[in-house]
Amino acid sequence: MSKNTDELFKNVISHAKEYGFVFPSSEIYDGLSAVYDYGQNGAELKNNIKTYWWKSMVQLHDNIVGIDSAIFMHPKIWKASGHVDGFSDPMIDNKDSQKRYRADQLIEDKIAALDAEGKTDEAETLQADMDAALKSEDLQRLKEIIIDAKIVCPISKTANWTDVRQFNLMFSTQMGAMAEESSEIYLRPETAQGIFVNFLNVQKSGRMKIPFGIAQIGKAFRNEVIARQFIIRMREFEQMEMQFFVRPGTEMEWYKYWKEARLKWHLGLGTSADKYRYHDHTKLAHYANAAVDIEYEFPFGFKEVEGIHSRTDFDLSQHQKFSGKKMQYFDPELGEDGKPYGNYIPYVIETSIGLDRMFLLTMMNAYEEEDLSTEEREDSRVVLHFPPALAPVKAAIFPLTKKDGLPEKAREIMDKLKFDFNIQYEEKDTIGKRYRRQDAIGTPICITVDHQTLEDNTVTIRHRDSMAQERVAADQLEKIIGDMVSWKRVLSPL
RNA sequence: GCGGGAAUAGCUCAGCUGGUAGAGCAUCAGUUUCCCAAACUGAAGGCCGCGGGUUCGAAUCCCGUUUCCCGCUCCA
Repeated sequence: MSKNTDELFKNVISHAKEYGFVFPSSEIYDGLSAVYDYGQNGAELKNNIKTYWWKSMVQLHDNIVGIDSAIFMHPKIWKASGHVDGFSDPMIDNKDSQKRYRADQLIEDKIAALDAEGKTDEAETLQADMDAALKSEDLQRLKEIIIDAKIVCPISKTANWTDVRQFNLMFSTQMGAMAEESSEIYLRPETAQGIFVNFLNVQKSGRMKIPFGIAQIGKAFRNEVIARQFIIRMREFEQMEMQFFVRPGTEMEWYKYWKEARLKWHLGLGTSADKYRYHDHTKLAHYANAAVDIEYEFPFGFKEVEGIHSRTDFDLSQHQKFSGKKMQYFDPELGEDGKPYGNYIPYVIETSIGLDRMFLLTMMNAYEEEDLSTEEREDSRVVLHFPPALAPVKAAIFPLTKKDGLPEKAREIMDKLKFDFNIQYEEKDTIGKRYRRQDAIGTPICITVDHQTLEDNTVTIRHRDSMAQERVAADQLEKIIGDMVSWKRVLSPL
């Protein structure tokens, strides 16, 4: 990482805190690792990003609907999805080679080696010891077995091991009134399953016809081993996901469609296209037959912001298997042979975007330290060039001075606008300072009320990006701001 | 998880070989200002991340711990 980009990232983090976008969680208690809170401006920005996504999905597609499913779900769902078994391995690290292994895998290898040497008795004892330890989930015992069996790291050839730790990506908690063995429930590690288990509810109650999509925005939780890089990887994060259900065999054309549509959504915010790239997965997850990431170039390199996955019928099939309920759809449309397609389990194309990463992307992309120095004096400003529709504050209203009835006039104008737009009123400090303060939180325009306003009811609009000013009739403000921040402006090219 | 670095006012940081905690900007009150971070006066703001140790005395030295950053690692 070069010094400049490193610096830039740090400056954005400082700026985010100083101007009320993002705070470390529980800061007065020293913080909580990889958990962050959104402040007064951050909450507005985040909501606006959500709105842009929601409208582009649900409002613009008459075959996509949105739901809001619970964070708590039946524990069996995570068995069906593969999250329980796939992420509860006992892991151990070698301190010398700094490599991590599955503890049971290491012992299995040793057993195989012993067998190969003809020491079948030792192998059997070891196997029995390991099985007992795994069954009782005795991690300390597992380590002892590794030490006693003189198992060494294949790379460093040493037995300098850490303790065995259970890695489980899911947070668990207790729910009171359930049967003994089911009382442990998980905080969802992804929002997708809430959509799959409601597939039939939505399809039937909404009379949805394939192809159709279900969208959802919500929190998900992952107990990451290491969570770092500010809000790039957090333990509690928010996803915006859409599962698109299609007829089997058509999934690749829809995959292609969403791959393009999603990048278009990103570029719709005016971000330069060379900051983005696709990254095709060569190693596919067990459920997918195609997967691509949309990556954005952060100061520390390209990072995944959104994933588009062709999930086949894996999830619905699994839920059919585990729940015993038929997850099929009857397709009455006629195929080439003149017969209806009939019953089948739909295939799924998923688009899944990390809202927090999208938030950081928007901040990084908007942030500029602008040099305004002239020959007479040095000057600079920090400005956030948000697309107006995303800006936390849409306009600020300033009386030029605190006297002569200007504050009253400014308030009067604000009272007309505040129902439709998030407007700030400020009368403290010189006009220049107030402009710069609004630049720092990305307010697209500032409206100044001066003495002339009292005479002819015109005001000055000062634009954030160009710093240029223009004089307009106060009556025009509602329309001017409305046009500027309108969703139509960003959504219609999609 | 391993290794390296850091933590002092809201922000950016200074504080040397231990000796009473500082600056700039920001904040608040006022005076003066009438369109781009103006000036002046005043005020507030700190368990020097936290805990222990060494010392007559610790922001400073030592140990532990928490949090953050970087590299590796991990990442359905």
